[in-house]
Amino acid sequence: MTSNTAGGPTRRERMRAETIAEIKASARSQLQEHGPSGISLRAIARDVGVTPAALYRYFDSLDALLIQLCCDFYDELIAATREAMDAAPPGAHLDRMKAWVWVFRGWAVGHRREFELMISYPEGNSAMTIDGRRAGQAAEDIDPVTQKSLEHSRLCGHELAAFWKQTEREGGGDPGGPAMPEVSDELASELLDQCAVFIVGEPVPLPWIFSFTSAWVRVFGLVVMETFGSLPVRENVDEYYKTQIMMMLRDFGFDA
Amino acid sequence: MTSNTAGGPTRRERMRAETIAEIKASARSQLQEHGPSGISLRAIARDVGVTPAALYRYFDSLDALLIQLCCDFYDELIAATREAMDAAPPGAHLDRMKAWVWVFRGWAVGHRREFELMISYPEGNSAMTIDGRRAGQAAEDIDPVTQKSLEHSRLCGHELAAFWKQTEREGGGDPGGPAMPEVSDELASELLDQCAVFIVGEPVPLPWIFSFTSAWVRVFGLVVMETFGSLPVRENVDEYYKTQIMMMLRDFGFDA
DNA sequence: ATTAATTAGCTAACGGTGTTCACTTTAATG
DNA sequence: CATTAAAGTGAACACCGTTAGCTAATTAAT
Repeated sequence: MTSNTAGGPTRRERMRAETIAEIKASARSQLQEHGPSGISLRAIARDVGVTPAALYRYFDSLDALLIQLCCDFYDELIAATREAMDAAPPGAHLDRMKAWVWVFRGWAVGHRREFELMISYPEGNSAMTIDGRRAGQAAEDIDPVTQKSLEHSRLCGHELAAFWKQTEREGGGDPGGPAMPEVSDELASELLDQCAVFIVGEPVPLPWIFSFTSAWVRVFGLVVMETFGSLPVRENVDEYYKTQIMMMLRDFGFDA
Repeated sequence: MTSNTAGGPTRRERMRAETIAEIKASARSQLQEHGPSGISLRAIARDVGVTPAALYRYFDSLDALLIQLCCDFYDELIAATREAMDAAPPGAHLDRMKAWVWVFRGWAVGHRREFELMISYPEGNSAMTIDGRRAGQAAEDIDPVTQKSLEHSRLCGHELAAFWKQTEREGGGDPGGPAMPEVSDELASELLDQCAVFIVGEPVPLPWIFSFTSAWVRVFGLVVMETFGSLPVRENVDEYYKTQIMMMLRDFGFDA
């Protein structure tokens, strides 16, 4: 009964995809209910209506499943962010970057446990990894979660590069660019090197990169503190964020 | 054989304290080697040379042990921070706050796994807690880890209050105080309320509080990113920090 | 259409975990 | 010295992730 004469997905493939989706859904619901450490393979098996051992036909291990989940979450986050950015016109770089921050924050807060898992994954193994890839391993197979994380950062980083390109094309001199303290040559070159991963496209001048990293640190701090409940404000979080974003823009040299 | 005629610690009490120390030491070494989730009660029992069940005479559960560990770590961190602050003269508030940031960062980086456990504890249960205390519970028994965390924050918060007091006493008008964007009354009052937990002592004006929270968010972001390996710099971290601190001081209205 | 190969699923087991309960040994107290 | 409270034991319970070997079903090839 080969229903695959047209090259379409075979029946088993469809069932397989469906089962994988069921497994992930069960895992996610456990994540939301009991947190990252409350995800149990056996509970998933019970949920899906299958033997624990059967799950190993779909994922090499519980860890592999969690990693896969993280990647899915990042895809979700990236899609949401990208959509929000594209709602603004292509040339409105400031608006687009603001949209990125805003949706990032919103997604993280709206999916706390997912976010918890996502940032706890590179973390969990961070002690034995160097910038995401285990020491002495090829750059190809750095862990996929870090890859997704970078992809997410690149959304904003690319916007920065485009922003700089626009600024450079339009204005002579320094049209309100960010002011930056003096730094050593070593720090300067290291920043340029490290950020080449996030900020792709045109080469961006150091002050821009520096201000970008500062803003990135602040956004990260905000989002992590909020999701973990240690932000110094709870009722008027939106306004607090907006004010913080305003201050970052001011650091960047803009008044809007 | 009552060696307790003088009211000193009985022999059993000494043994007990010693055993508790052994248990904690074993747990900590496991934490450092295998991370927070790699701490096993049975392994501790093996290590201490005792039956797993025996450990329940010392801690109600594994969770209780971990909480106790976190508290110890906070005490360690607090002691280190306090010592560094007191190395500067009592009136040098800026230096003392810088010392706080610096030691906080140094301790976290030097004790990554401990720090991981510490911040993952309020986190782990954050979804079901509101500002550290479970909904509908007295303020007395908020979880001890959060209490310690607040105690740590208060070190710096208290310094801010003292700083403001000094500034107010000395100068007329606004002697280089922080500039702050306009905020609504609701946000203003909420900030003042929430920060009353950190910032004890004299009532501090809103712009100071606002700048303080901004700096706190940035420091938190920096430390978390560094311990988790996502800081945009790895070789020249010290200089990067110093530059960031300089920028925060500038935000505060100081040039030093 | 029949056979061969691949895949999904099962059962059973291994070694590990946190936790509890009843029991014994040990140390401190009156 | 007898009594009481604490420390420690051993066995069990209910979980967990993971592996190996087997059976049934689907796909692919002849």
